[in-house]
Amino acid sequence: MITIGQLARYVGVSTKTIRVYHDKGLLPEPERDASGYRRYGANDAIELIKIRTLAEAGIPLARIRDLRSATGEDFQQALREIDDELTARIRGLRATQGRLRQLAAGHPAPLPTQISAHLEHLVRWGFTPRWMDLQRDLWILVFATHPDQAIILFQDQTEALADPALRQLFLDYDHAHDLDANDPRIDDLAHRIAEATRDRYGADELPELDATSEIPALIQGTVNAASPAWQRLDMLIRAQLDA
Amino acid sequence: MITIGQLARYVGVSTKTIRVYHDKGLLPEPERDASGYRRYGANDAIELIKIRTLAEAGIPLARIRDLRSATGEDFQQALREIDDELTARIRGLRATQGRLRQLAAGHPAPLPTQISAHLEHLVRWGFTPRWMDLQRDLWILVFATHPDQAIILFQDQTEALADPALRQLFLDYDHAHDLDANDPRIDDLAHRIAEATRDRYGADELPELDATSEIPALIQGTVNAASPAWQRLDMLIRAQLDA
DNA sequence: CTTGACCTTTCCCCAAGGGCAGGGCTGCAC
DNA sequence: GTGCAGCCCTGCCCTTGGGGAAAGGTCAAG
Repeated sequence: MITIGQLARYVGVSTKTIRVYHDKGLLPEPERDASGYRRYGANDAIELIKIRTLAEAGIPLARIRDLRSATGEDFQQALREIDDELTARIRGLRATQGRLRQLAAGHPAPLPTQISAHLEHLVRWGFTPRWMDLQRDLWILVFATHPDQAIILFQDQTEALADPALRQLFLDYDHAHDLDANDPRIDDLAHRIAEATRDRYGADELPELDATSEIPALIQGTVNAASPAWQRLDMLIRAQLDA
Repeated sequence: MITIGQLARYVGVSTKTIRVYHDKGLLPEPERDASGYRRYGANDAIELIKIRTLAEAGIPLARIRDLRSATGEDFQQALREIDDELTARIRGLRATQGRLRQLAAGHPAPLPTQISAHLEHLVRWGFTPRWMDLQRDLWILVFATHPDQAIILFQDQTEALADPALRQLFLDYDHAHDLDANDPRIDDLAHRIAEATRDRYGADELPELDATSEIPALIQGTVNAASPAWQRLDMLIRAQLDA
């Protein structure tokens, strides 16, 4: 009969692991020899290998203990569940691996797919990186604070950008950043934006400002702080819409 | 700015997880508002998503912390290592899944491949299940106690079984189990076995009994206990070899 | 003004072992 | 027969990545 160390080497685990399995009732304690050493037979090796097979599948030891006293039918059923779960875990790991490679490729973070797709559209339409960052932050915060309404707002925004005329207004807003605050083109742009807004939403319901309350205001504040031209533009638009 | 709960829901983790990341220095503590609540911005969300991507790949949090202060080159290198490790883990899980299915299919335990292949050969050659169990236990114990010599002995045994004449002797040994202890065929078999042994190993070096000392003796004891015929057979063989 | 849903900190708990201390056994070499 | 290395024994604390509860402060809505 073999000692705990020999059994451990044969199966490829540590002696501590075997003792833990005894403590938790997974593997019965074997007989002791005259000096109190545990002595194992071939059967114990077989049982231990079975236990390791289950443990390596990630099954909690407590569940393995219960499984060992289950009937054949329950046991088969449990194995099927474990098999499915393993398949899912493998799929999950592959997905993680994909995200990791995106991260390595320089994509800064795997945002929710809707947002990152939106940002890629902006790139193609010629918006500046500055605008993209703003949009990214805005949508992250809106989705975080108002998950339900965010989807509606987001779809509305997507629609608006699909219209070339409206898209041009957004592009103009983006590029107005670098104008002098008193440039007359700003007054003109404010006028056109206010008009388009009224056309699209009617006179008095502006969904963005309504629904998410303080968040766009906060973003707008940051936005304005970045450029006197944007600040004046925002002021003019509000004045025209309130009138 | 959003609260810890909103950030947690957005990224899909618990608030506790975020606090743990603060404690461990993974994610910097954000500013607090007037009532002491943590307030997060869009940047924190992005950082947290990055951290989760790494954490879901199974990277220890301490390593993630270090990675965040690593240079681009080191970071890329680390990501490559992690990618390889993930690939290895996926392969490992698939292997585990295979072993699990073997277990479900009724194969009692995935023994080391050499042993299970040996046992399958025995089935094909017509040995009894009783003999197979004996062989299985014997080889498990020998491989556990004397891993180095076990391989040599095992190859020797494989060779012997490849010889039809020798194989027939083993088969006869197997079937002698059910004979009467005084059956004259036992004397005849003992004679033939002793002769074959001398032919194969020369007069005085019997590798099995030499090298692994007490183990085969122990097995032989169990074996003999199972059948008076085997007991007498063993006695006769020893007598002839010692002579 | 209360209620429920948040937030704060601190503390203990879990799995699955790893590692150490402090002691006993055994086998081999000298 | 003595020393020493390498096993074995038990008992205890340590780790990772959080979970959960306690005890209290805050906020928004009815």
